[in-house]
Amino acid sequence: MSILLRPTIADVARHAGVSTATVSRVLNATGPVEEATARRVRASIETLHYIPHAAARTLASRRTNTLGLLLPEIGGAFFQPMLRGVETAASEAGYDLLIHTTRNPGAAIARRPLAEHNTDGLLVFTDSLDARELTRLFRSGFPVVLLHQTPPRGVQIPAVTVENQSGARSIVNHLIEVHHRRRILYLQGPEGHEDSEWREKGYREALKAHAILFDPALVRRGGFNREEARLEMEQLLLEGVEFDAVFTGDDDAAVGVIQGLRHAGIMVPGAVSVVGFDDQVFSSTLVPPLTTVRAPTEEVGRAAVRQLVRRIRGEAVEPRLVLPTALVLRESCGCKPA
Amino acid sequence: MSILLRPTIADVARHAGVSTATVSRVLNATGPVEEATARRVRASIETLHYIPHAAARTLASRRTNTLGLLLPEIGGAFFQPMLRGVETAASEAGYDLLIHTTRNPGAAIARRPLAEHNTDGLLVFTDSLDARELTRLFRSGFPVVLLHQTPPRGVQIPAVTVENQSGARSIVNHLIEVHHRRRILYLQGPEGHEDSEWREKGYREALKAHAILFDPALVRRGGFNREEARLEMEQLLLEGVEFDAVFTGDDDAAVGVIQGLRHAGIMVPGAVSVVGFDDQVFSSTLVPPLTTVRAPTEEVGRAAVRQLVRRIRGEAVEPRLVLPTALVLRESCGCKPA
DNA sequence: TATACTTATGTAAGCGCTTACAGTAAACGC
DNA sequence: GCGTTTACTGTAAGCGCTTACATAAGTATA
Repeated sequence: MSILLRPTIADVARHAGVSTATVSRVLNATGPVEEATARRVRASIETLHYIPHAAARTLASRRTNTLGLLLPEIGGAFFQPMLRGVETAASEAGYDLLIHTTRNPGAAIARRPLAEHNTDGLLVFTDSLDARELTRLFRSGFPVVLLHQTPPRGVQIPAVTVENQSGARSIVNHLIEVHHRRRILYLQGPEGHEDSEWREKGYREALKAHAILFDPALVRRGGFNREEARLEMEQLLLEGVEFDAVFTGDDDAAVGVIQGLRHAGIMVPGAVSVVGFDDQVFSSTLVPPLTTVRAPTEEVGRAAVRQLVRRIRGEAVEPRLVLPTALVLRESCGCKPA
Repeated sequence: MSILLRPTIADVARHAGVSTATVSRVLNATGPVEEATARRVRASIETLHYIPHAAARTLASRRTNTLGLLLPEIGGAFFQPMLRGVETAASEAGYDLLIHTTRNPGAAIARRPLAEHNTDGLLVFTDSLDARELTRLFRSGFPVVLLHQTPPRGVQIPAVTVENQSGARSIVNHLIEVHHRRRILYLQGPEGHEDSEWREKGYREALKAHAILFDPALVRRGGFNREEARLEMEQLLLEGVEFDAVFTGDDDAAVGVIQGLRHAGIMVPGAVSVVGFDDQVFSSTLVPPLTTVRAPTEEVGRAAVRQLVRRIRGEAVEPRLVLPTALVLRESCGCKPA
């Protein structure tokens, strides 16, 4: 055990010949202190190597200075840029970052306290918390911001997401208009994944706009996941479903699709165009380079933190922030290299 | 502001008709409580929706139940599996996880308190903290575990890393013995990156074992980074340096190297073998599939947490844990698909 | 000069827990 | 039957801060 007897604010006060209140004031700039006094206090802090005790501060001030990030899991190419955005923004705003996955069996319930007491606010990523829990949090007035998720009915929790629908629409439009594809497969994300649903809407809109009949046989589940997508492709090929393009739902799935197709000897994009969504870091280096929709994932993380911080401060926040996406044309759709 | 008047332990005690001490005892199983009493207390907790206040607990018990993770940055394919390992293990051990990057200018100094007071122990990843700071931490007796880094001289901080040297040696051996490569380039990681130095040692050993003279012109900096590696390849090609294989130091750099080579019309692995290190998630899907050394990154994260927790508990820990790596043969070295 | 601020500082009451310590009653040993 | 444990519970003293409130001295206002 490391029972380190660290100096307390009282030690600093004594050393500087002032009261603890004054030390606290120079520490937090929370009241007037004569410059000479402040200097003396700062010097004492320095020489004693004093570091304020976070918990004591929290207890007394009722602020934790910590933000919680709730995720279903740590995985997916998605995760990294988002976390980077969150971490940067949190740090800039002077908050610590507590991370928690909710799929952690066992720990999940026991560690509920992440909310409410350990943090000043919560960032909740897609599907980390069920509607009941979200409702409870909302009712309690605890600051929460949702990422890539719409709150349940009647629950006014601010959300940050990206333009899924229009992004999907424009990439499918591209497939139809430029590459004359007509039988376009859509690979859905995991069951109930909200991004996937919006993307599917965009997909349908694009078809409709070009008078292509929606064929339910062309919508399958790819799980936003390399492996699952590859298996699904093999299954499709086995079933003899005909298609001339695949909108894979996300870039991870695109990797699996391209693998599956290549394995079956089908040329991409010669015979089948393949396009994704997100523009993840590896997408430009795939063979062929992947045409996709760029999603500002890191910015989502930043924006969510900004919203949460404003929410914590009691300032007004956008009920819903939808960040723009952009079509990124590369070669997997059939476009030629520049 | 959300001034939520949450129930305190006193409320629970009153409601259950016991003292706060008894409530605390059933909460922490820290003393004998009659089963009937305990049941009553648990019922009160339930009906009042009582959640213990973490900071108050910390202040009183002098334990934060939180582990800190210090990183230079959130990036690199490396990061994700490691974080997953850390998060899982921390959660399993009943600890929260506080994340901090140290390259965050400005915030860095102000938020020093991450150590010592906010956490029970610190996980420090390569180059997040300088030797002075590490020494200070060590002297103070604060529990720290290093990841992929050797502590400064005289500082006995336990470390967890992987078999860099033998992994590198075996993959270079493979290049020499199986594919008869003789002029093998080594791309170093970032300046002062310890993993890179060990890998270089392994590289040299393999050369020596096969009586190949070490040529300093064949060691260049690739930065463990896609872009930097690609640029370096272009530079090398421009300089006309001759080589028949590249050991890229890590898989990320391999991507850049393959790109650079392909761009110059050089066949991989026909003309030049390319091999990496780490076996990151994308490595098997590169074209050609990358031969590399598998590093148990997630396990490093787990192991580090386990060490740290034991350190916190005052139990004995391994001064240095070196996890095994394994050669993964795919096609980029010249091997044929199975 | 009296009045009212303003500025700088101190005093002390908590914040919500944990945990020695003490107390009581029942069980035990001989 | 009496001293000892043992099992359970309560009392209360902090843990290290923040922050109303009080105080004192200087400054401006009338």
